[in-house]
Amino acid sequence: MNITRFAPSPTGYIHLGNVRSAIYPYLIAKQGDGRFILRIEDTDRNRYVAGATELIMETLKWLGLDWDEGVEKGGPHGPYYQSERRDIYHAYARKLIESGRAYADPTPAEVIDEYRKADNAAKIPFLYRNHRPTEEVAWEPGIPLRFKSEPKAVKWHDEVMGDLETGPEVMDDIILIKKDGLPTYNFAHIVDDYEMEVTHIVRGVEYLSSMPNYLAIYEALGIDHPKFVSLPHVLAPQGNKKLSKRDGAKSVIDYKDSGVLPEAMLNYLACLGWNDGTEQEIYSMSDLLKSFSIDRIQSSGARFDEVKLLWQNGQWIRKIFDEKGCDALYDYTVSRDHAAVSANAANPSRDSLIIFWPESAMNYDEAYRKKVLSIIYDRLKVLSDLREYTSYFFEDPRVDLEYLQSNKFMKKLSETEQRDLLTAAIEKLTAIDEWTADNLQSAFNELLEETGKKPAELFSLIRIAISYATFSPALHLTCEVLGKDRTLARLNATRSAIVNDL
RNA sequence: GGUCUCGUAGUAUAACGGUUAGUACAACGGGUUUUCAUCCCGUCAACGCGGGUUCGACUCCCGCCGAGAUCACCA
Repeated sequence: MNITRFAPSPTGYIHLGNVRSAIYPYLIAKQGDGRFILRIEDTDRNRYVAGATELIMETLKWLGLDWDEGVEKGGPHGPYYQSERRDIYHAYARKLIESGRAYADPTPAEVIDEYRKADNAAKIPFLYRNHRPTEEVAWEPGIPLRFKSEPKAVKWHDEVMGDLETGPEVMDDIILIKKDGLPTYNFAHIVDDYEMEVTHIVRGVEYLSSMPNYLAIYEALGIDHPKFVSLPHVLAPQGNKKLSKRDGAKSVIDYKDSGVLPEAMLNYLACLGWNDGTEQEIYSMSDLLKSFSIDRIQSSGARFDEVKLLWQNGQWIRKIFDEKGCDALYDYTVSRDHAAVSANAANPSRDSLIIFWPESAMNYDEAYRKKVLSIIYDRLKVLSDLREYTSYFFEDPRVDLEYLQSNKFMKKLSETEQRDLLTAAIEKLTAIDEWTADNLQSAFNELLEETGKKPAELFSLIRIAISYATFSPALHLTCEVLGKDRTLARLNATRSAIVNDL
C-alpha cells in the first residue's frame, strides 16, 4: 500500500511549479488503496502567511486532489501541523543525542558567519563540521541542536533520476532543531514521514543535493527511508530558470478565476513531464489513475506553456458539453467558491462567487443563459470569454454604421443595397410562423437565392446588424436564441440608421 | 568555486542499436454557405559538439560545451 503526502509550507499560494508534487503523490497513493496525506510544514514562523493553508486546501480540492488524512480531516498520525509536533521531534532529537549523533551548539550566528567568510575567502567549501565546538554543552531551550555527521560516500536510488552517488565532501553538521525549539525541514520531514508511514517522498529536485545528509540521519536514527521520487523543475516561459513566484508565476487557483477548468489544469500539469508512451493528449483523473507510472516521469525540466494549457481547456469545455451536457458545463460558469477565502492575506481580492457571464446576463433566467451557452460553447478557450462573447444576447448592441461600413464584405455593397437587403430580410423573417433554427435556415437560403447575393455579403450584413460583435455563432442559431422580436427590432434599427444616412 | 542533475523542432514529448526520427501545441497555407471558433487536409521545423564501441548509434562509453539545482537556525 502506498502512502504519500503533500507537505507545503503555508507561505502563500500554490503556483504551477509546485503543484505536480501534489498531483503525482496523489496518483501514486490512489492507484491502489493507499492514503494521501496533507501535512503543513509551518516551522518557519517568519515566513508564515495567514490564510495560506486555506488557499492550499482550496487549490487541492479544486483540482480533485482530496486527501485522506491531514489538516482539517485528522487521522491516526496527527497533529498535521508541524508546529504542533514539537514533542515528537524532541523525542527523536534526544535519541540522537544519546547515541552521540547530535550536539548542542551555542556558537553565535555572527561567529558562524565569520567561519563561512573565511572559508569562502580561502576558496575551500564551507563545512560546519570543520568548526565543530570542542566543548560539550547540554542541550537546553534557546540552543540549536546540530547533527554530528560522519562523512562518507553514499549511493542511493531515486525513482526518477536513477542511481545516484556523491562523495563524503557534502555531508555536514546540519541544524536539526533551531534555537526557537522548532525543527528544520531537514529533520522534521524525516521524522514525520517515518511516523506517518510514508512510502514515497515526492518532491522537487532541489532537495537532491541534501540527500546525503538525509540519508545519514535515517541511518543514525536506525530507520528505513521511503522511496525517493524527485521531480524536475517546471521552467518559466522565458529563460531557463525554474518557475517561481518572483518571476510572476501565477497561483494555480488564479486560473480558476479566469475560467480554466480543473480537469484541464490537472490534465495539462500531469502531462508536463510525464507521458504514458501513447499519443493520448486528453486525460481525465480516472485515465491518469489507470495510466500513471513513476518510471515514466521525465528527468529533464519542462517549460510551462500557457497556450497549450488553454488549448486543452478548450478541449475540456467541449468534452464536458458533449459528454455530460449543457447543464454540467453551465455549472462551471457560475461556480461557487465554498472555501470563502476572501478574507485572506495571501490573496485578499478574491470573490466568493465566480460568475463568468456578463453582468447583464443576470437579468435573464438560467434557461436562457443555457441556450446561449449551448451555441457559443465551442468557441470558448476559457469560461471568462463568455463576458466578452455573449453580451449582445443580453443587451441591445449600439448601432454603429461606421463599424458596419468598415467590414470588408460591406465595402462591396452600397448603402442602398444594404438597405434593400435588410428590407428583404425583415420581410422574410416576419413571415416565419414557427421561430426555429430549421425554419430560419430555410429562410436564409431562400433569401440568398432571391437576392442573388453571396453568403459572405448577405450573412455578414445580418450578423453585424443583430450583434455588432466581431464574431458570433451561426446566424440561424443566433437568431433563434435572440427570438423573433429582438431579431426584427435590431434589423429595423440598423435599417433606419442606414436610411437616415442616405 | 565544490557537489549533483539535465540536454530530440519555438514548446511538450515518442523512439529503449536498424524508422523517410512519430505525435500534440504554436506558426503558415487550404477546405467546411458570413465572422470567430470547432472540425478536416496540408506545409515548415529537431537528435548540443567531438571522439570511441559496433556491420549499424538519438539510443551504449568517454571528453567537451551549454543549461539548471544546491552549498541557511528557508523549505
